[in-house]
Amino acid sequence: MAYRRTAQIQARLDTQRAAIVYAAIELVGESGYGACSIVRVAARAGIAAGTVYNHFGSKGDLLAEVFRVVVTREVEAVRAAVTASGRAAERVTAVIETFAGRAMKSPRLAYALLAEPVDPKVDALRLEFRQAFTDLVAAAVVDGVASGELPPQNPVVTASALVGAIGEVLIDPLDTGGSAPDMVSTVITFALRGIGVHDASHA
Amino acid sequence: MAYRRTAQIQARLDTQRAAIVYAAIELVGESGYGACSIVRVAARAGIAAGTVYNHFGSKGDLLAEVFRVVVTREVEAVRAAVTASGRAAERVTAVIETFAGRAMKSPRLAYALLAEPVDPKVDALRLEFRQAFTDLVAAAVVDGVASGELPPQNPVVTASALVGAIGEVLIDPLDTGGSAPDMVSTVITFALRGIGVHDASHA
DNA sequence: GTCTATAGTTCGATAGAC
DNA sequence: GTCTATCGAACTATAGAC
Repeated sequence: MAYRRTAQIQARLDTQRAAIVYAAIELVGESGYGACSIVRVAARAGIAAGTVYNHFGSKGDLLAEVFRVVVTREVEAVRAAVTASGRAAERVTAVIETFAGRAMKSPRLAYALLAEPVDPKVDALRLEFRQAFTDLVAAAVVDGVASGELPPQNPVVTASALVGAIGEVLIDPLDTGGSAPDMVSTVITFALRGIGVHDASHA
Repeated sequence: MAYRRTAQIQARLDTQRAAIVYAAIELVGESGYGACSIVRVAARAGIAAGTVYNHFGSKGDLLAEVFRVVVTREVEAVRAAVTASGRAAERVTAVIETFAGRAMKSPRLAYALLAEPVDPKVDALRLEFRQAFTDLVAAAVVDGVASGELPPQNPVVTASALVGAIGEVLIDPLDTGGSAPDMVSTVITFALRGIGVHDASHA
């Protein structure tokens, strides 16, 4: 009878796979995608380099998995922020504070996920996940327009604009490590004015 | 006497290089970066595949040159639009109309340049050229703040937000080929409100 | 899991420039 | 006669089909 993978073996493989992804996330967080070589990932996970290919077809697949795991967390954090009931202004402010605040706590990681030139497979995921963020923001804008808090507008276009604005603003500070102290408040003011909140102060 | 490259030969090589880049731009414009294989580029330029490598070290280098050539034109078009004197509101409106209008005229090409997953070398140029656009917009915002037309704000942050917003909004329409009729006007309204223009109507 | 198709890159041979 | 640009087939890797 041929070799059959027992539940015990499968569990060990799952653990090993998780260790690989975790090691890769650490490396990306410390030094970006560029530092995330297969050899270094394997060394940190305590396995041989070739073993990585038992779990991932290519380096690009591993990097894509890193992106998926981390950014899924970020989408959920933003979802929690935007789902909270309240006025559209508060919800959009919460999105920006949540997204930017979490990014600035892990600038190297956030820069890698947001902008670092890397495998096209990661590029494709960037598009996919930006859409997820846009959907969340669009829901808040739809509600705001429906309640009359916001003037009539195309919520999808507005939400795309907000997502693009927030992402672009963060790139340079995340890359250089230094942000203007008024960065987040400037973006919030810009965003609230943009969607038509009458009093865009948010002190 | 050893062979030396004469001016005549050099001119022919320069022409050949330009033909390669032009053929590649045509292909990207018709079907995106994905359709831009070395063999197809060479065939369209009327040369053998191997000859491409006399001019470019790799496919990525060729794609990067395509990006550089086309987007340099776009930066200059936006520069012309924003340099025109006038109020900040008019200048920002002109930037959006120019950028979006030109993109929508060549949607396949614009999508490829703006967002299509492709070689990291192109990603790196995207960052570089977004900075060029941001610098142009920031200058307009600085002037608007200085003249009192716009409220005090961090012009670099605002300009980044504008550039990110415009780019993000265009991605989906360029990809699917269909845009909401109010897309551009929605972005303009969003942008003018965002920077604090009091009356953001622009009919 | 193997096989096939496709695409990037390399390289030896040829033809042409000096 | 020597050197170079070009060609195009071969090599290598990857993706998809059966």
